[in-house]
This record gives sequence, C-alpha cells and structure tokens, in this order.
Amino acid sequence: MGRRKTIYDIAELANTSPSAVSAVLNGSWEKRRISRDTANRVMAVAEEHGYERNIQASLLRRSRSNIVGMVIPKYDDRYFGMIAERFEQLARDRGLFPVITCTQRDGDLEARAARELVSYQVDTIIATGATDPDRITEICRAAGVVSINLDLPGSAAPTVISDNRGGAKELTALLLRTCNETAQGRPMMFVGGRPSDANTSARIDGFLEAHAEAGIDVPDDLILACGYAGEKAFAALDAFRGPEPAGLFVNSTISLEGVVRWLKKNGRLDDGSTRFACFDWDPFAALIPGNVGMARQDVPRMLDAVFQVLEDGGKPGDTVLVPCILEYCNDTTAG
Amino acid sequence: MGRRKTIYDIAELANTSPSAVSAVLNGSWEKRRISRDTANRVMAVAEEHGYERNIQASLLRRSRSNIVGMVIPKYDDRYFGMIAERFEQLARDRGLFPVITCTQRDGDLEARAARELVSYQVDTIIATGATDPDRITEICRAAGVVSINLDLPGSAAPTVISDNRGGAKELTALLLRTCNETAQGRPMMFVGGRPSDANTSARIDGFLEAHAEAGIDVPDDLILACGYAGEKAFAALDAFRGPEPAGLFVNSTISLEGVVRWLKKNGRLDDGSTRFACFDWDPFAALIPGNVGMARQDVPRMLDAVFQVLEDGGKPGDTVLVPCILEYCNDTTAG
DNA sequence: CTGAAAGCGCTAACAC
DNA sequence: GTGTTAGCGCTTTCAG
Repeated sequence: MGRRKTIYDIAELANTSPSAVSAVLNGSWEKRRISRDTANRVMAVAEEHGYERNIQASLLRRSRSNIVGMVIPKYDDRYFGMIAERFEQLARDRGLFPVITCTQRDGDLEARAARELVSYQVDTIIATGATDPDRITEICRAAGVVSINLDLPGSAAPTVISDNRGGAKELTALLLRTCNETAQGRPMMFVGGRPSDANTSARIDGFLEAHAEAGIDVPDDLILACGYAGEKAFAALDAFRGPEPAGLFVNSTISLEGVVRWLKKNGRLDDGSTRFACFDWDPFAALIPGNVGMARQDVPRMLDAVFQVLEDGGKPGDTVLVPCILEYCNDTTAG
Repeated sequence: MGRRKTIYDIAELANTSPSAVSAVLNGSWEKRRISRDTANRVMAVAEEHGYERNIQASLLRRSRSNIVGMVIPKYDDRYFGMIAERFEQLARDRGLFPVITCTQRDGDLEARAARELVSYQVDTIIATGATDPDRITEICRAAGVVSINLDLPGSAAPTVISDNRGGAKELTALLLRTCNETAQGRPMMFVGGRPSDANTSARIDGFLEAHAEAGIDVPDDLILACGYAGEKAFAALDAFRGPEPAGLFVNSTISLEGVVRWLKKNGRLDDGSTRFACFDWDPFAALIPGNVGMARQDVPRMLDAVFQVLEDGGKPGDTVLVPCILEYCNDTTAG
C-alpha cells in the first residue's frame, strides 16, 4: 500500500507544482488565479489516488486550528449525551472540528485532558460540568486558548449555566403541592449531589426557598448531599433514621437510579406513598410511578449561548443564565 | 500573551539545545544519556513557563500518531454512551488518544467523518453501528489506516458484535412465557429497526425462531421494521389495523420511547394488558410497567474484544460474537 | 553526554 | 497563471 500520498506526489502526477496542488485542494485556488484546467486535473488525480490532506502538517503552518475541544464528565447520561451531540453538530455547522473528552468528574483527569487538548492545538475549550473550572481556564490562559464554562460556573472565564435556583424552586413547589394530602407530617428530603458543587448549592437554595414560601421549616438532616453516584444516594437513604419521607427532591438522574432502587427495595415504588421529583431529564425516568416532575435543562439554548459567547468574545465573570423547562410527569399538572 | 513557547525557547532559557529539550520532554532522555542535571533544569524551566508540546509538529515527524478514532451514531443513548465512555477509557489506558465523532446514522456523514479522521492521522478507526461499514473500511484501506467494525458487521474488516439472534430468541421466549395467560389469541409484534440492517434482521430471525419452537406462526404484517426513531415506531403502531397486541418485542430503546408513548396514549401502560420486551438496556426503561425484560449488550466485553483484535491484528471476515445479558424486569424470573 | 542539522507535509510570500 | 522557497515545531540521526 506504500506511503500516504502527499501534495508532491499529486503535483508530479498532475504535472504541476506542490503549491498549486495545495491551493487547489484547500479551495484557495480561485484567489490564487489558478486555471480551471489545472484545478480540474489536480482534483481528478487527487480523487483517483485517494489523496487525503495531512491536517497536522497543514495546522503546523497555519495560525488557527479550528479545533474546538470539550471536556465533559460522562457520555453515559442523557443530559451530557445531549450536550455532546448538540455541541458536535453546532461546531460542524460552523466548519470547526469538535473533539470531546470525558473525564468522570475527576479534577486531575480534567486538567490532564485540558493539557492534552492544548497540545492538539485547540483554539477553544468548553469546560462542561467541570469539578474545577478555574484550573482548566488557567491552563488555557497560559496557552492562549479561549475557554468557556458550561453547566458549572467558574470565575475566570465566561459561563453558560441553567437557572438552577429558579428551576429547583419551581420543582420543589410542584412536589410540595403534589404531596400535600399524603404528607401528614412526613418529611420532604433533598437527595444527591455535592454540597461544594455550585449547582447543588443553588438547587438547595431553591428547595429551601420554596419551603420558606410555603411556611415550612427544613431541618438540616433532610438534606442528603451525599454525592452523585446512585450507590451513594441509595446508601444515604438507607442510613437515614427518621420518619419515612413523603417526597424526595432528587438532584440528578444519576442519583435517581439509586433512589429508585431504594424505593423498590422498600416496596414503595408503585404504592404512591412516596413521590419524587428530579432535577434532570430522562424520557424513561419520566414514566416511573411516583415521579411528579423533572426539571429539564434547555440544552439547545445552552449551546446556542455557548457559541454566541464564542463569537462575541465574553469576559471572565460574564454569566448567561438559561431557564429550565419544567416537565410534569404522571399526570401532574401546572395547577 | 505572546507566542506559545517552543523547545527553542525552553532550550535557550535552560541553556541547552533543542534536541536535548525534546528528549527530556518526551521521556526518551534516559535512553539518550542526558545528565539528570540538564534534565531537571529543563523540566523546571518547562514547568515554570507552562510549556505544552505541539503534538501536531511532533506527529508530523513520527510515523504513528497513537490517535484512535471512533465513528458512532449517537451519544444521547445509553448503549452508545456506554460504548463511547468505555472506549475512551480503554484507549487512554493504553496511552492512545481517542477521538469520537457522532454521525446520526447517516452514511454520508459517516464517510465524511472517516475522511476527516484520516486527515487527522488516526492509526485506527472503529466504525460503531455504521450504516455502511464497508465504505468506511475502504476509506481506511486507501489511507493505510486499520479499521474494525463494532455493533454492526462489515465484510471488509474484522467485526465485534453481539449475538443478536441468540439474545432476541431468549428475549422472545421470555415474552411468550410471560404473555401466555393473557394472550388469548392476541398477537405478538416486532417493532422498530430497519429490515436492511443486519442486527434487525438477526433479531427478527431470533424472534421467529422462538415462535417456531413454541409452535406459533407469525404473519408478516406483525413485523413492523419501520426505522429506529421513536416517532416512526409510534406511527407504525398507530397505523396498525388488527387485534390489539398482547406483547411487543421492541428493537431498541430509541424505538421504545415511541412505543411507550403509544401505550400511554391508549391507556395501556399501567393496566398490564400489554407486555413488552426490549432489545437494549436502560436502567429507567427497566422500571416501566409492562416491561418484562431487556437484552443488555455486554459493552465491556465488546470493547475488550475490540482492543484484543487491534492488538492481535484481525483479518476481514473475522467475527467476535459477544453474548447478551438478559435482564428480567418487573419481577419476571427465569422460570 | 551534547548539539547541529535534515526533514516530516503543508502554506504563503514572492519571484517569474 | 505558475513555480520556488522558507519555514511551522518537533524528532532523530550523526558527528563530536
């Protein structure tokens, strides 16, 4: 199969010079006033020999790479999956090359991935749901790479983020309304997430605010910010010693997996005795009995905002707040 | 902020030569017998100035890139999400750089993406669930890039694939057993997928085989291979004129979204009158009432097999068949 | 142990 | 209109 063909090979085969081939093959030939004749000849030869340009070499010579990187915690999750998919599509629409890398909510992995992307000459990094966004921003700054935070705020770069407090408040109000008749003094709990994480803390604020407006006091031990993983939510609920909760505010579908397992284990999944709401969206989770509503983050609007910021050039501290969409589940309604 | 630092800058700052810097910074300095002293000096300076290697330049000079590409239909799906996530992890564990690109089950996009990956000098492309795997293989072959098919078979490169026929047969048998009492002459249907797609056709084979063993005849109009999209499954069921089905074999969670919407619309989601089974896995879908079982594809084993083939160097036509895991849902059991 | 220098494939400035 | 040429930043002989 031999060596990969280069512009030199093509030039020889098409009886012209490498620079002409380069110009023809990257579309700048009209500008360079190359004759349609040579152009056609070159394109035919390139096609025939299956020539593919070596982008590494090309980028080495140009100043911008048009590669845009994204660091994301997981793929295996509807929310992040949608973000990844949408990001790719919008990037491609703009003639950019998207590279996504998945870092499992691990700050060190995030930094390593960011450095790796910098090595690959990305023009931009979108840090999505990053554990330590400012660390990524710092790595980018040192390398002259633009960075934007998505889904979690950072102070050192512009941020696009959901209205977590507002969404959580609305969702809690729905949960309170729905549980009203059955509650009878049984508590309402918050499950999942890390208290140190800005989103979790904004959602806890919303949770408390809705309670305050309903004149309900929330003791600290009803807030189980035990981490995101399903097993952690399961274990935290299992360890809770107190009256059986009437309603659960679940902080993500990841935690919800554990919550649902716990409800099932205790036979409370289908008997309607425990309701829950989840800050996150998943089409199947929406159908689980007891689920009264989900706060769906508006992924298309968030990514439009990201590319808007990229085009307009945002400053550190700039924050775009995107409202959530409240999805009513299992026949709950707005009223 | 100035230009990015190069090995020349570092060499000057550390009072040594570019080649020494290069050797130190890529770990080959022991071999090159560079003194620990110089090495330390170089590393300190590089660290201090936030030097990051320009991989483009590095790759241009080397023969292998260690970039391994994957083409995948979607991220926004648990199965493909898991594949993407696992792939990244295994690639990193082996010191490779994974680049994934998502092509929406569109053959032209797949080819474009494959060519793009070739341009980025990937050593290998994994074509996952590709509409036209052989086209991708051909693009790779022309460029001297190794390729492997995952999830859908191709004839021109080695393939790693689930045992679709076997899994579908087992799943159908479970569905038949579970519906036995309630069926009363109501039909059992197959919903979702493309008949031209090898997986769908293998699953239809399994579906028919299980029926044959149970002595049941399946008329053609009960096979609704209407495409994967949820809306298509919904529309196909809606258009079906015949007795209300007792059981549905659903070809993927993507189709399942439509099936569930249809069941719900007709009030048959919670009344137990229609059971279904799904060839695919999703933790929340597993909890939907009426779901009797899901065939979970064994993603970890599939990806282990992919990297195994990569290391051993498979031939076109080689096929690794990975068994599915049957997950019983909603209290159905093996018996 | 260390450095000079050639060249990876491509682009763009410049000369013809 | 077209070709020549000088690098982009790095690795790797090869000669000290």
